[in-house]
Amino acid sequence: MESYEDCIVFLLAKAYQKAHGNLKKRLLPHGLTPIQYLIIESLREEDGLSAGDIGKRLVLDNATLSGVLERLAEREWITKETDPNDKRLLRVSLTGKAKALEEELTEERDRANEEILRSLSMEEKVLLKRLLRDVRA
Amino acid sequence: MESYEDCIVFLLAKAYQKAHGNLKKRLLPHGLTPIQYLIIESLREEDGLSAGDIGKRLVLDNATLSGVLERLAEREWITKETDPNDKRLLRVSLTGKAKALEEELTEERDRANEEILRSLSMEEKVLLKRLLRDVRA
DNA sequence: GGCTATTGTTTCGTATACGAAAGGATTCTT
DNA sequence: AAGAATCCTTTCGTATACGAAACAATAGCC
Repeated sequence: MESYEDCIVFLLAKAYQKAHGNLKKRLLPHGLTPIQYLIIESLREEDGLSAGDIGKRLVLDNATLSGVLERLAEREWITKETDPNDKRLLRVSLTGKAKALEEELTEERDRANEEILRSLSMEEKVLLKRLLRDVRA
Repeated sequence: MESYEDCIVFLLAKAYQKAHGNLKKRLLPHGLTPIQYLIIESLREEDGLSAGDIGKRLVLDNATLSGVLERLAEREWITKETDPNDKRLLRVSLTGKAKALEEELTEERDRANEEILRSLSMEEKVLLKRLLRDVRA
């Protein structure tokens, strides 16, 4: 490999940077960041997840998650409460505000996906997703 | 799209996370982060670049760059000096310490690339890189 | 029951990221 | 040559990211 420009870490970083920036701009008017949106999505699939559960699903560090959940709760997208049966667990639930915006947020996500991959054919889109899942740590 | 797991932003984030983590671990013993390494690489291609030049090449925000350059200078990987002909410009150059480690760093990068893409065929590797370059903001 | 190991979460320190504002220096314009 | 527009860099505020340490609570073991 001659240059850093062929380095997969660099290519992934820059592709991610573009994609993240696109979604970020779309979510900004709603007052959410991409990560915050992802957490809301995961709770949409299963409400009442614990902080650790969310971290596992989204592959997010617990330390990172702690701060994001705090900000989400501050702005009343979620509620945090201790599980009565196991006081170590933090149960996270969506507020009405979050549920009300579900469809709009999903639309923004889908539009972001389209735009980011607009120069790829249908086959290439599917292929890229598969290849990305095959990337190993 | 049913779930966030198919969202290209999420897939790119997670693939980048894995790749970045791999390179990060490899560079740690040398006392460098992936971004710091990339800056050294770009200076290896052309010493004496200005801060802005580096930012353009690596597509890094100037605000981000400023701090990274500060840390690199602190640890004596680079020197920063004002261009005498245009005092707005910050000329950045590699120190002997950085030049001495060039080969070792390149090896770490190449090994990281191999490991990250080890489950892909030669054709898939080439294809993934092309598709990543086609991602649009 | 009490001690210990384990689990779940937060806190802390450091490093990207990036928009916006601020500051210094140069170039353009008239 | 003075003022305006522009260019380059840093600073500030906020948001990830993550290893490690600190903490709380539970579970297991004797």
